[in-house]
Amino acid sequence: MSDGTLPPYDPQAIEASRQADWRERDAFRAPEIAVEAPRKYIKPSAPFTSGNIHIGHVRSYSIGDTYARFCRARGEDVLFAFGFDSFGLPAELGAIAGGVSPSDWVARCAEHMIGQLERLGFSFDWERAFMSSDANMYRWSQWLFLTLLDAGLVYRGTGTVDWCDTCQTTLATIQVENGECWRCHKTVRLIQQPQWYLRISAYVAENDRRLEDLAAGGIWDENALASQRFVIGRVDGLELDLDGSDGETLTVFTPHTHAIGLARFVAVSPRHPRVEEWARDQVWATELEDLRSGGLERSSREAHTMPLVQTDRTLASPTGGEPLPVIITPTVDGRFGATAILGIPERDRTDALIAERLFGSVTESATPADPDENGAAPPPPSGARTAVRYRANDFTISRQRSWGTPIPIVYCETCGTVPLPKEQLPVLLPLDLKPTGEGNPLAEREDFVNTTCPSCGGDARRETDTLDCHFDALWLWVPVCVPPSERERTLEEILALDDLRAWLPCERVVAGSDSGNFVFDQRTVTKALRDIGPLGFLGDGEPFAGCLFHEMVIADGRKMSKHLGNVVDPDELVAAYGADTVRLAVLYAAAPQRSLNWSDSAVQRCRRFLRQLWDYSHAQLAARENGENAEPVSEMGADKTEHLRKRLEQWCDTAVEKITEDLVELEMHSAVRNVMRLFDRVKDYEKRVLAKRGSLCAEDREALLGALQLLARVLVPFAPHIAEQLLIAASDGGEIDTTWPDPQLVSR
RNA sequence: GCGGAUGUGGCGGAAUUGGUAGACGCGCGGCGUUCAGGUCGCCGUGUCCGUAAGGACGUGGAGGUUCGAGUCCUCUCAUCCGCACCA
Repeated sequence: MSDGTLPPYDPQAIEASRQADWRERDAFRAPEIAVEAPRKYIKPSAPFTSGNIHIGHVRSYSIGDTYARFCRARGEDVLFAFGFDSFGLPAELGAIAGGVSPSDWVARCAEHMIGQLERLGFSFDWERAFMSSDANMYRWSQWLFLTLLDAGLVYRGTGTVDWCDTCQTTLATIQVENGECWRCHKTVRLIQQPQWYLRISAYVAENDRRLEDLAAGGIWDENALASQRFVIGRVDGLELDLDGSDGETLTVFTPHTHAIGLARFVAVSPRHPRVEEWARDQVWATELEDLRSGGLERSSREAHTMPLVQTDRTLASPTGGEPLPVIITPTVDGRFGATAILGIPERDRTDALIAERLFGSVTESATPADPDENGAAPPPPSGARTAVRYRANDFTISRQRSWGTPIPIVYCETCGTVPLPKEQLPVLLPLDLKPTGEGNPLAEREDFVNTTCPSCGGDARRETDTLDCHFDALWLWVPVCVPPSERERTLEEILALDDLRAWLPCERVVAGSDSGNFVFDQRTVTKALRDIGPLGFLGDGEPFAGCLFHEMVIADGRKMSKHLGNVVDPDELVAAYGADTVRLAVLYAAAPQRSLNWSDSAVQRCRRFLRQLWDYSHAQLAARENGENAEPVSEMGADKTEHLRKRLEQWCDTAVEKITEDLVELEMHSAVRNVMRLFDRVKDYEKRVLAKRGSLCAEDREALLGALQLLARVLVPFAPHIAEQLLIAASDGGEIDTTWPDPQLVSR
């Protein structure tokens, strides 16, 4: 600077130096819980080990990181940790393509992705980082499986899957292309398969009920709440008991409370508990079997092709009309869950289509006139009571794949299905699996499959299905609360640690708006573990006090995809502009709750902003150093610029106030705009002073530098590298102040 | 088919939640500065009519509520995203 030239803005150098400093200071380690302090556990989503961080991740973690840094600056203890959801089909496919084992594949991917995330400067506590495919982690899935099995919340059922006879393997939907196997292109058929299910239905009603409290808490955003409502799928209506032709009664439901007289049939879910006994010794039992094994192919989702079984049963009409025939159809499940409903063709399009198939064209019903026409709704029949149904259904958690958490079950010839005792966990997954796409590599491993029965000690075979990644996600947010040094303990010990009580419930989840199912499942399991005991300290069973669901990054109004050639590569952006610019741009470009339509102009704008701030700040510092306009105002006659300095102060106050508000609400785009606006105001202030007086007096300059310093402080959460570097430049070698300015105190 | 969103200039997007639509920026045009590497400053920029002052029309479309609607209601059109062995 002594030669008169100012340092140019070099993001690559600045960011490398700041990141080295953070590493050295271990700056983002979650603090010990020994000291009583306000605490926040901020949970980012655990990405799949795809091999590359995409721009959507950058958006998600930029929002979370900005919030985490803001909270730390306000003096709160923050737990912001990261891990990979590393089991799953894509890892198997990646391993096949690369000729390596899935464990090598995910390790390679994770290493690269961590490098990308570090380069972006996210303030994760890396010591707490995890991979869900580490035995030390997936033992949680196994423990949870046994715990829920014991509580009756995991059960055995049957499901249908796509099967390729040639490859002797189960196929995922994405592996079926036009009804053909992705690998051998032979026709695929649906088969029935025993499956493990998670009984989420046990907690649907409570999850629904608690939404009110979550909404009242004010830190669940509307998007997240709406997605919970959607997942739960609450339907309000009436239920009533109808007498059957065999003398037994059946409880049926309908949301059309004023049209009960228009019912023409009763539709029952194939999963309804009564269906099993009805089908015994019935001619239509095989039809039902076909319906069940037929599964729900995409082509038969529509009501007019959906499988339908006509039973020999009828139920008395609730209003004394013709008896109602009983049919079994899976169209019930998607609308009302595993229940029985009144079929009312005149109120429901699906029912109308079913009626057409049952009775031919629907003729004018002889039942009373449409109640809406004469205004007076007919009273519901006696015995009818208000009732609720939920669309959320139990879901399968087992997969016929090798790259997943082994299910801790053995099959013994004498004892049958035997859950392993928890002391025998974990059941280790062989790491040298080499999937080919044929068969099931895990089932073919004799060293894995053959075991002894924990009950009788005789020969037994292990379950070779693994758990779906969804199941891992149920608990992934728990062990992160515990420091790595404690992670080796038994789960019972870990669950008893104060760390869990200190960090839970998690203050905020920041995740994509497609995470509704995950969050719902996590809320369900938390309630289960509350009732079972380990999470009993979470009285309301809510794992997350707050939740922000952001929308995705799109381009040209469409989802990014290689196929469309509209993919934005974060690495290229970071190389060209630096991490600060990229982070600022994704925050600035749109409100988190809105989809971000990518355009170059946001990056351009942010780059210019940062560079101008850098140049301007250094020019002002140099001016002070060179003693320009160092005269105090007292020696210059009347103070003609006092009102401008006052106004600058006012602007600073307003800016801090607004930015603080924005950050509390996670309105990052608005916060960035307000930061930028403050810079405009600082420049405007200088311009006005110069217009008034022709030069800055000492007080003017100090006010300006003070404002710039404040600007750098509030910029830290958004663009941490450059902001800290600016503070360092202004500090003259002293400590830098990165605490959050108190909106009340700025001007005093 | 079912479900969820979104429609504002050439473009990205604002609008204190019912009160002057188009903030801020990109792009474009003009002037100046600098002249090589995506410089900086100032001015202009919704559409149409007009030399101008000025006027008319304008938030996908059609109705409605209101003193007043981008915002609330009804219908409609278009686009996007999901639909459970992808995570």
